Amino acid sequence: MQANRLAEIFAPDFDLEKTLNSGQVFHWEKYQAGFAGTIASLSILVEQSGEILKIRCGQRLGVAKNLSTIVAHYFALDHPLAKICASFPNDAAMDGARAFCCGLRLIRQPVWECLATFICSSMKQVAHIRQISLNLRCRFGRARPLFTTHIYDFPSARRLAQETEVALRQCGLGYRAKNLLATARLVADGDAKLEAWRCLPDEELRSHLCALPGVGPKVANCAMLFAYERITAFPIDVWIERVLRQSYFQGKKRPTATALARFAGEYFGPHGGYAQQYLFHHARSTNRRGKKANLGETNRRRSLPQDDMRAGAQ
DNA sequence: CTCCAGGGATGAT
DNA sequence: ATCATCCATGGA
Repeated sequence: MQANRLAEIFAPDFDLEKTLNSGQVFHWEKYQAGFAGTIASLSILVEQSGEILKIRCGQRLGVAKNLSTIVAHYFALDHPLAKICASFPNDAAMDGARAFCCGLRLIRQPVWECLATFICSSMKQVAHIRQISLNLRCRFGRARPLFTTHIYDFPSARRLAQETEVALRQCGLGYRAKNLLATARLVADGDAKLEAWRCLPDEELRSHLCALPGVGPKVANCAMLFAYERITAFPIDVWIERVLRQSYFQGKKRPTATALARFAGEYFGPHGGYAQQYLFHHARSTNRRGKKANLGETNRRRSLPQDDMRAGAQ
């Protein structure tokens, strides 16, 4: 059945490259004219030409599943982007970010995959988060066929829970390995019911997330924004903190973390998380040292590797 | 080489 | 409640 392995989706007001390279998701890689990655455990090739997304899936889908529906949901093509952008405040920083990030959407990521990746993100550059994600997938994920090659899905909590801290450290996790393993075991044992938490109100969800090892306010907000569809969640990392201080606290003495969080929650409106992502991507793309605002993450990998993992001792 | 990265946990004020 | 320090690792 080739029929449900191919799809073309009408996707106006959408920029695939900006969406995938804005630091909300870390595993999509440039491949031919598009990007290769997984949606949950489905291997996907997606290419944008104008307002059309061309989708190829490397696997057979169950009869009940529809490729177009899955992809459209993942990329949040139903979000009313024009209204969302219009709801942002009008100021110099926001206007610049809004103009720069046209078509950038906040996608709907699988909860565990998103949470686990952001546990690995603390004090790491985006390029290295990508590498950690790739290492975890190649070592512990399941291989998914994709034409002449294959890619790996993100390992389940149960799968990671049976590993050792040393094994996780070999993926480049450093001190984060202990936290990832501990949280994986809580999820695998049913002590942290990530899916059941979907129905909780924001504050309750946040406090449950923050109780997990390696999860603080920032990582919790990322999971809420990128996986739980809590569009007001406003992660504050070093980049966003700089933007807030320079653009909204000029001349004042250094605002505390709680002052920044309170301001962000009040000022940016009902889609504050979107505003945050636009500010983040704009700042990171224009402010990066070395190259000028070039093509985001330039993938210098030419194939989809699975064997750049040396099994070095300790 | 140095500096810094989508922070969190812990212990001292 | 706020602040200081430590935590591994690798890109730039």
